[in-house]
Amino acid sequence: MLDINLIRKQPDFVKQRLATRGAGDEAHIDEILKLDEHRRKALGEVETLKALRNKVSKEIGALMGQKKLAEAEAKKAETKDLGDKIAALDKQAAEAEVARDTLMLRLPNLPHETVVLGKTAEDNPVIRVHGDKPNYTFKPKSHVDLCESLKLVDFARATKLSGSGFLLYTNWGAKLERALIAFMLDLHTTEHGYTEVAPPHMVGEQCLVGVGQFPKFKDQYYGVAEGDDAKNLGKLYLIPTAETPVANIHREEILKAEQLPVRYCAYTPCFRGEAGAAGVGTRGMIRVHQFDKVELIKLVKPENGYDELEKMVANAERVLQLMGLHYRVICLCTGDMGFGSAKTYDIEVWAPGQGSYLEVSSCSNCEDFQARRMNLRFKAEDGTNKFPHILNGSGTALARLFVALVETHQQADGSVLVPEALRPYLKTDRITA
RNA sequence: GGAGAGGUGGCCGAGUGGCUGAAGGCGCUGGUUUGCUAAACCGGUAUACGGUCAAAAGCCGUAUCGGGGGUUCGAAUCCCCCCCUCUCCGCCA
Repeated sequence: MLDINLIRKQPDFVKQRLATRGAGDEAHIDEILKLDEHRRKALGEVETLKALRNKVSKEIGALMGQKKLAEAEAKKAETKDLGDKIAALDKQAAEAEVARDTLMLRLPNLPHETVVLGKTAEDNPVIRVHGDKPNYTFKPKSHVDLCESLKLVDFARATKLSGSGFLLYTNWGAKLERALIAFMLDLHTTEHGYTEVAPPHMVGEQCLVGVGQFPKFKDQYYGVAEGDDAKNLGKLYLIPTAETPVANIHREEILKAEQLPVRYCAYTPCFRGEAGAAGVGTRGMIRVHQFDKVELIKLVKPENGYDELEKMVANAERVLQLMGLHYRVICLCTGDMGFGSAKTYDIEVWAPGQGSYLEVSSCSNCEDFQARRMNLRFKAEDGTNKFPHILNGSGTALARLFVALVETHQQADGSVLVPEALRPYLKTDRITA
């Protein structure tokens, strides 16, 4: 969440930055300030009363020690009604604080000053393009056709198992999925300096609040019931991305300055409700309820946040380069950015069968927005506790990478050529029916 | 899931209603001593919030002994609920 001190000191600046997102969140600032004012007023009063009570209580204790019981009783009478006043003011302060924080938790992060002002995806500038759209001597097929002819994915039976939006990888399809995961994890751990972790696939609500998915977007995630006990529904949630557990690993900790930067990478499946997904069609792989992803997470000192973001994007790009894919990097404009992000690069890979670019990675610097929510700090060289910048990026998302790969490397005879870098993992240079 | 034990500061560990923000030890840190190291001795060593201040320091106040609620003038200490850890049993990949 945002720093309440910043809101107090520079409300107009905060309003102006929030307004660039175009969601009207700046309208809540005045109410937050009002609630904050209430809270501080009540706090000041109640703390004065508590100080008085503490003082008198000590005096009573001293009198009791000296066996001056009558005097002690007199003092007790003096403070009898203090308790009620304190309780009432405590309640006021607590209610104001809860109301203030409820609003604060729903405020998105402020866009970084280098982010282009804009409203929709139309306004996102292309930062760079890698390679060219490949040419074919034949009409390139869609991944749906390739997956059926090569028996990589059994769409119909996946639907039988779990409904639309789920995939059943079969034979070479399953092997390709696994090979891509292993290839990416190895690349990031051996060449890019990340430490591999394998987190839980279900997390408690606090993790989702920590990264900013809750409370605002609560309806988009799958809750889990334990056994047939409906009371437990929502106690745990299926992770929408590995970011959720991994960014929270050091929640409520104070790291040593020399521990930073922390770099983690993790493979997990990702579960998303994706309202309206059915419209995409039952057999595609582009928008599904469960997909695999290798995620990159960094905790870094604030002064390094944006250098580290550039490096993270380059790390994700390396995957696509080694897979021989054409892609472009765009920078999301203020109106198109995610809730917690201050700056986001998306990487879009070209899918010839679709004739369009597919988003396979989104790399963001959330600055201290998430760290505040999870109370994750580090002890800086000057001895004070500071919030680190938290970055997350896909390195990369699987189902769409799979699509781009088979569509790009398909051959006239219907087979798919395996990129050099993937052959040691897949143990073949060509996928055939 | 059942039975028992336990959760106190960076760590260990005292503490069953008042002078305990919390003994003692360890660690860390400043200093003295010292040929170097070690040891010894002296001092310092939590966080958040609110106030004061131009700001920082400082100072004042409040809160914090797993979390929440209660009793009381006053709670680490008494009562209730919850969470977590450990040991044993059961179940299980």
